[in-house]
Amino acid sequence: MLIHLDPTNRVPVYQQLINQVKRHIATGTLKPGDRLPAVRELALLVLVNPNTIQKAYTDLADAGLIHSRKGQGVFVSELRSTLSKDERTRRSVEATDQYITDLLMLGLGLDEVQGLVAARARRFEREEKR
Amino acid sequence: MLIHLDPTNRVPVYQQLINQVKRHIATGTLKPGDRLPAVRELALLVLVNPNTIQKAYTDLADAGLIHSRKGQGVFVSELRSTLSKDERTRRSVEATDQYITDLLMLGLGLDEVQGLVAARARRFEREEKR
Amino acid sequence: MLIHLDPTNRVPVYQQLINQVKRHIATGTLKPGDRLPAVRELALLVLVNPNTIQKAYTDLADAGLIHSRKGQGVFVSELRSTLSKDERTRRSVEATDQYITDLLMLGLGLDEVQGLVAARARRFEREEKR
Amino acid sequence: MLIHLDPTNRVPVYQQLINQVKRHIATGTLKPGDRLPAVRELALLVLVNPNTIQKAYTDLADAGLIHSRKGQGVFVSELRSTLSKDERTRRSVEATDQYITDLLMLGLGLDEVQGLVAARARRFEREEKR
DNA sequence: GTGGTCTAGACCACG
DNA sequence: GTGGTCTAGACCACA
Repeated sequence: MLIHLDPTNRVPVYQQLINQVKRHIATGTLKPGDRLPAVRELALLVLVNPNTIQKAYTDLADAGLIHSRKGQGVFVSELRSTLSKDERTRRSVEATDQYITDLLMLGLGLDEVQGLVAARARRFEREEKR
Repeated sequence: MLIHLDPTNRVPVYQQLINQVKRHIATGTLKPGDRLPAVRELALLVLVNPNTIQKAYTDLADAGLIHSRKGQGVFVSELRSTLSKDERTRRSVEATDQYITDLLMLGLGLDEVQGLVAARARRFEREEKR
Repeated sequence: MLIHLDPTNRVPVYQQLINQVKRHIATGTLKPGDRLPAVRELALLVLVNPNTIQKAYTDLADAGLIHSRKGQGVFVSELRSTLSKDERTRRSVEATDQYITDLLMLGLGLDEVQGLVAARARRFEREEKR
Repeated sequence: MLIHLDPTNRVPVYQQLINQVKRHIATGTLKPGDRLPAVRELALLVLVNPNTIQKAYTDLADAGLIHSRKGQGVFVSELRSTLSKDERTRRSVEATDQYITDLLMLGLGLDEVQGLVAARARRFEREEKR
């Protein structure tokens, strides 16, 4: 499992870790039941304070994506959406609008945005098949 | 020039202001030489702490998008690209991957994601034409 | 707003705080829009480390019960259930079974449990009316 | 004697075991003088680390509910109330208030809470009669 | 002055 | 050896 953290990045280290774990789960690189690296182990590996890892793991656990067993480690949970249908569409639309806005700000056009999504989606597809 | 700031939103008020000014410049609502509202004036208008407006204006000036002339006000500068092409690409790809991941975690499929982007993009298109 | 924390209690301090804030919201002692004490202020008041308060506030924010605005403070959010109907009933039933089991373990009978719930519910009702 | 341990559950395995032994004693499935399974035997049976079983047995012995005779095994002791009446009441009330708060936060009304308790209590009643 | 992030390091709970 | 809680204290982002 590949994790890369950049402490100079504006986005908080613990958030970077959360994002990457989510992505690994979303693409299937991490499957339910898989064990994640121990807090201290990963802290040494990526050279950040164990508390920072702990924070990310706790947040992921709160989100129901992973669960921890004291003395045993941290594991990927069975994913089960707990959100109502309305809430899911609400969040999807909000995320999409925010995403499009961000890319327009970067100077892309609407066509380019859709092209980019299509291109990256194909890459996700390939990752899933591995 | 329309400015709408939402203090409830998780993105910082000063950042919202920066984004909107950038967007106005990008879409041509604001052209080089145009005068922006004075700090205090805008603060009263949108009911925000003048420090917040000042912060946004300073950042925009640092980015070379606007400049102030003592005693005269704040003006839109001649355009020059603020980010390198590589950097723009890097950020676009990162944002896209994160966006796709988030929607996969919400339970959508890759097809649905692309459909949603297309649908919302059409809505953005209509807004631009107004 | 009354907060009482007991560091000798087995349940973590930050969890005690979460529970009490939840109760205040549930009973209406805290209403949407109300401001909570500042992190440092409350830390001094109840004599715990500010980080402990921060942790509780963060968790409550993640649960959507409160939201924070940097530089302004922490506020009670509009409550909006984000859970699906199925998930809500599932959790209700699970909580109820766990609760009944706990009280049976304490030596109460099923009649006594129902009587106790009725009695405390009446007290909640009175708190709400204030 | 039926023991079911769920390592996934957030409540510690040794605590689950304690709870179930207590419950068996409370409901009369286990009577004073009855012999409990040996540590190693039970560990194999429920697929749990023997240390965990040992920890539960030690705690139960400390609480005066069981005692071990060297070379003979572990036995249920004569019953004596382990908590003072006041302490039991205090804990019952606290658990009840927390329970009600949790269900209010889930969006249920006080009436619904009482109805739910009644419904689940009836189910507990049926289980006891078996 | 407000909340947010991170580090260093201690101690506890659990298996 | 595993994760969980808490403290002390620094520094940053924001209004």
